Amino acid sequence: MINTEPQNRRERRIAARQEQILEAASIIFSTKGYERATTREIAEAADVSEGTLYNYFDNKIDLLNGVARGFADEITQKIEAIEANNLEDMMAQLLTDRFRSGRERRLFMLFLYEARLNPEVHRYYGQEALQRIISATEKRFRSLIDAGVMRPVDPDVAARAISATIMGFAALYELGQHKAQDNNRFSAERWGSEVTDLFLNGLQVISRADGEGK
Amino acid sequence: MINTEPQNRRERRIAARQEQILEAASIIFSTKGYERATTREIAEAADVSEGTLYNYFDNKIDLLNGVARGFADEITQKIEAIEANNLEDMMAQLLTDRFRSGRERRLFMLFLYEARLNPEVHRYYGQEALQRIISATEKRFRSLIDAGVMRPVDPDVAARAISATIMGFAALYELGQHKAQDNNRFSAERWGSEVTDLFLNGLQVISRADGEGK
Amino acid sequence: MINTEPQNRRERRIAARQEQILEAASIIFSTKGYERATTREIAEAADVSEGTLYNYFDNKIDLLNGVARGFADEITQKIEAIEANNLEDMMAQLLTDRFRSGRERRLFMLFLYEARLNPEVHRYYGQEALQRIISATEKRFRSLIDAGVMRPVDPDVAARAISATIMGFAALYELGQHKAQDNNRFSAERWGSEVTDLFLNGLQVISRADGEGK
Amino acid sequence: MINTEPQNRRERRIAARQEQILEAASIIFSTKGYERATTREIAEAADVSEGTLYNYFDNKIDLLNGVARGFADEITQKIEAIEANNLEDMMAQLLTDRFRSGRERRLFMLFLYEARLNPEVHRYYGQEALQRIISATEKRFRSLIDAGVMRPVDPDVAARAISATIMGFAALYELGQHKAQDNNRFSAERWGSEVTDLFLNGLQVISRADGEGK
DNA sequence: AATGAATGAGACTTCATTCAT
DNA sequence: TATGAATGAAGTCTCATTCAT
Repeated sequence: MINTEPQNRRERRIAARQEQILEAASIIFSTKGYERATTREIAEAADVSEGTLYNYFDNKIDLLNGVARGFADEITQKIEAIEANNLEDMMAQLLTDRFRSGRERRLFMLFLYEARLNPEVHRYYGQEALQRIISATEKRFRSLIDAGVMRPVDPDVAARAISATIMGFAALYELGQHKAQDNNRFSAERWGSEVTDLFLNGLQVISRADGEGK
Repeated sequence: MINTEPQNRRERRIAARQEQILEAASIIFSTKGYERATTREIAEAADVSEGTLYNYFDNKIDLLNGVARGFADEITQKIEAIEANNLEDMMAQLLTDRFRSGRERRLFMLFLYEARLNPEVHRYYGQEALQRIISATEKRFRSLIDAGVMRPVDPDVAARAISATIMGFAALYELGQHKAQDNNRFSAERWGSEVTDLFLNGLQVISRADGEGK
Repeated sequence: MINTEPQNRRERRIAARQEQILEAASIIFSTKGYERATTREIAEAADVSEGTLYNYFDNKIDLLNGVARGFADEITQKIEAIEANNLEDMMAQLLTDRFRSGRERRLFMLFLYEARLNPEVHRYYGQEALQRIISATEKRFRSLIDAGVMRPVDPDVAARAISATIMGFAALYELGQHKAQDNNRFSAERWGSEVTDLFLNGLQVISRADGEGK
Repeated sequence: MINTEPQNRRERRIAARQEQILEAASIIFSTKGYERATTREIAEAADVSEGTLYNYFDNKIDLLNGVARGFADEITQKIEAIEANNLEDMMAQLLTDRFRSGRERRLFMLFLYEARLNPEVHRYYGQEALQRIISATEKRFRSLIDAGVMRPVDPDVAARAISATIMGFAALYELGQHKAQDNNRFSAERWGSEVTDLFLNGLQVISRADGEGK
């Protein structure tokens, strides 16, 4: 019998149970938000009793922190895994990927919103997780600037701008979902390419080099 | 004796009272979010009894809708009032204004977040208030495109991109506020001009090598 | 100018206003019951302000007492006005009249129910008004017994039995109203005659005189 | 080991708890009526917290429906259990039983009154519980008619008349209770036999002159 | 005398958390 | 370790009554 990471069977079972609860919490929180989600429905979704929840997590906010941790890990990993050496491909992947999963969109919003209201989420998500996401983006930008394919803007500002836009769109996108009539206006691909174009080429007419600036 | 708008003293007092309640609600909601705000503290902030709240608004969500209405009015008015006929100035004002007021930033987040979770807010804010804000922006863009100073991008997409970015930044900004040490990194002016540059000139280096850098 | 009862114009106006409020209260109370009726809707139905209600009545229960007083007056008067010297006619009138007006049926129920819960209503309605109604009925019975057309039962018991039956039927009738399909089963006339028959002739077969009793 | 009904200890405890809550609710509702009863006092009477109430019943009205169900069960069972093959005995038992328990009398009134005002109670009590009680009575009457000891009146009308009378008396009786001086006038037994006589023999003197008077 | 805005006690209900089994 | 019944604090909302205008 091979024990890879979690030493014995018991610890593996515990880890699995925790994962199962976090998965359920992630679904419920992303759907209903933190305040409106109840521990009862999280327990039901995880197929455990409410009491069991409290064997694995101290309280409701600890559950949210657990979800935040997993979410941040997943996003950073995805961003770091993007393989693209021209700017256009990278942007397209960065944006389109973010728009694709409904749960991801909603979790983005959730944490952004909750981080301001909840000190624990703020400490964990606002200062740590988000930092890692922005840093991962920044690193990609820096290498593209070094490669000469991206304008030498402040890569930190650019990374934040991209992140902010993604998060803002996540919200707009969710709202648009409700309108059935013009679904195509809101496809992840369409938004991805349109916004990529904006970010790559800016709003100004190309012939601006002749000095209409400020 | 001519009574122009609020006919008599009583009606004036009632209008003032409604305003006073909305102002209090706006502060509390923007600070604590919808669910965490209690009618008790809104009443206290408005210096009236809880019962009085319900003489002016049907229920808690109606209070939020009242705030949303005022918010949308104010923003659209501000956007329409921007006087600028070059793109850069307009963008700078549009963005900087939005980053300036903490309450405005937080309300942007609040409505965006709540609109997905609460059907009533969605109906009112997501489909009416937000629409007006985006339309006002779109109209500005369209005239700039007609004037030939802005690339002929889809003005609806651009307006949404700007709005999304503003909302995303509103969130990032609020999180940054907590870090006292590098306050200057997050001044409305700095963000305004950096993001303006990004939006105007894009990230790409190509075909713009003739020196438009800042 | 003739001043009959309420001496001057002012007193007449006051009496009229009181009547108008009582009429409204009677409608609302009979429809919704005491607890579920609100002073606001009574005021609206009377077309006066809530404040005015309290200029004419001390409080909500005083309104109910006022309605009870008028109701008892009206019923006793009606019972005393019945002209019939055979038992069958009298019973038919007594019962059918009581079943005819929806408001009267509901007020019967209302006072019966409230009298137990509310000391004031109990004192006024349960001990005084109801007493008058029963006495009026009793007096009619006594004269019929004296005339030899009615069995010499205890007229008090008989009067109470009739009153009880009327009140019970009032309730059953109201419930039946909701069923549209067999409306005719519940017409005042049908009930009146069926119950008259029961009360006049009893349930036992006529040939019981030959001793199947206990 | 055979577990017949309430399988294990836990389930037995839960059933007992539900019963304990219903018993408390029955007392409070019958004493104060539905609107005046508060969930707080029901909880106190049941010796549980208010929260626990809501683990067993959805809301206040569900609590009343629970009481109604038990009430209807009990009454129908009692009526069906009456052993009497002559009309007089049966009537005497039917009436006297109904007059005996104060709580039963008050619940009769309560449901009759509430059924008109509350759609949920109407649906449950007015159309189901009451129906069962009347049907049980009707069935008894029908068999007595078949046996030839009861006049062939419409058994449905007779059952309703009896039920109505019982309910009406329940109300009168309760009012009378307050008068301490002539308690004996209102004993269940006295009313039972007097009203039995009325119902059996009717009020009319005719064609019965052959001496059945009591 | 009439008005109706203001009040605040109190009602019902929810839900995170605990703890005996 | 898992369960879920019990808890009770806290939230939203209603409504009889008062009182300045």
